[in-house]
Amino acid sequence: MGRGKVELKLIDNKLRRQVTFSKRRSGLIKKARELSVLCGVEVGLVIFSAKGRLYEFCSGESLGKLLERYQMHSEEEISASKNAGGTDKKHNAECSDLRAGANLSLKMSQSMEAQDLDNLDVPELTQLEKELDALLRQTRSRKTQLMMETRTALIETEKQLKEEKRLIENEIAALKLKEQAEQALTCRLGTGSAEHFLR
Amino acid sequence: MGRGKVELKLIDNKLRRQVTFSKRRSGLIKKARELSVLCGVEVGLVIFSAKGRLYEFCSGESLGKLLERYQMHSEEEISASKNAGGTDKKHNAECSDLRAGANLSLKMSQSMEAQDLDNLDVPELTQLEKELDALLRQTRSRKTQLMMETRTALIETEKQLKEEKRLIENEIAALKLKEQAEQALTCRLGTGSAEHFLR
DNA sequence: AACTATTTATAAGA
DNA sequence: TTCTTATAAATAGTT
Repeated sequence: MGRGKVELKLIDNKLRRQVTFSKRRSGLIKKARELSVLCGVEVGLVIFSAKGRLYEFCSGESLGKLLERYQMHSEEEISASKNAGGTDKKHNAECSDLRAGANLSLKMSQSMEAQDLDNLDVPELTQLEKELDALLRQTRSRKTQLMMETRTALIETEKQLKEEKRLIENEIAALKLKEQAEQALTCRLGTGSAEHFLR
Repeated sequence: MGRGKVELKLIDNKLRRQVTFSKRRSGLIKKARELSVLCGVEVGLVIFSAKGRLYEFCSGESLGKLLERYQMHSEEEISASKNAGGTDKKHNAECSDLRAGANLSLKMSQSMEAQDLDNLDVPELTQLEKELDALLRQTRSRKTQLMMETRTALIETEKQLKEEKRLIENEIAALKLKEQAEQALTCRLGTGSAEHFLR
């Protein structure tokens, strides 16, 4: 892309190389950002110039985190190079059902994505960051609360179930005892009048 | 580059997003390779697809090595970071036009507060938590980028101001010299004409 | 997976 | 460096 076609080899002229580096570096970072935004994927990019200067891009909050993820992924690959791809259909189905109901509130956050961010300046971004952080905390707090409530309810349910189970077990035990008693009776009767029954 | 211009936001249509991901991913990797070859620099690139699949490129022998180098570099950076905080009038002026649109998104986050959370269940809260987290990361990333850009602009402004200051100082120095010369002249003329008067 | 109409990136020049 | 411009390259929408 330019006045002439370029060969894929090291640019000899030092000045030209420096200029090309500067241009293509920013182009590459731009495209990395575009890919991450357009496709909602995580992208990490590091570039070391000839003089050792570092240039980086990261779609998430830090390259460090991304690199940790990379490490983990690499380690998994080693062991999982013998796996049949079994997707959890059941779980996916469950999730998509729930998503429909959640859409109302989720749309709010979704419709607020990246393109809007480009129109904000630093103070506004700082403000938004603060609000999102607060909202995130609230969300987590609410989630915890709900889970606690659910937990309490579950514990109660569990207690009741255990009680029911105990009762049922008692009944079963009683039935078994009764059965044994009957069998014993039948046996004894049998010695005398089994022939009577089989007739 | 294509039949239509593309907005910098998550592509809604899942299929289109997948296709775009595939095309741009290979494009990005190609450009990363070109940059490393043409300019003789080290480039590392990692991409995690939405489904967690990893795509990578590395100019050297392994990303691992590059990442080690990155870690080292990061540690150095920590000591060498201190920022001047100034407001960029020009940039703010440019942005204020866009702010109308920005308010929309700020209001969205504000209007989405606590009471809505009470209507969500745990899976929904978990999903919302994830999205808010992602949006918060994006916000922070964008903020960092903007601050970097602003910093560049500030350095330029600072340079210009220093140049102006230098010119003004020169002028002042010139004026002072001129004044001194005039005073000296007045003095000498004075001694001459005083004698004339006293005669 | 191919095909273009367009947009985007950028090499060279100023 | 920065801007401009001609041209190469990438790619969005289409088939």
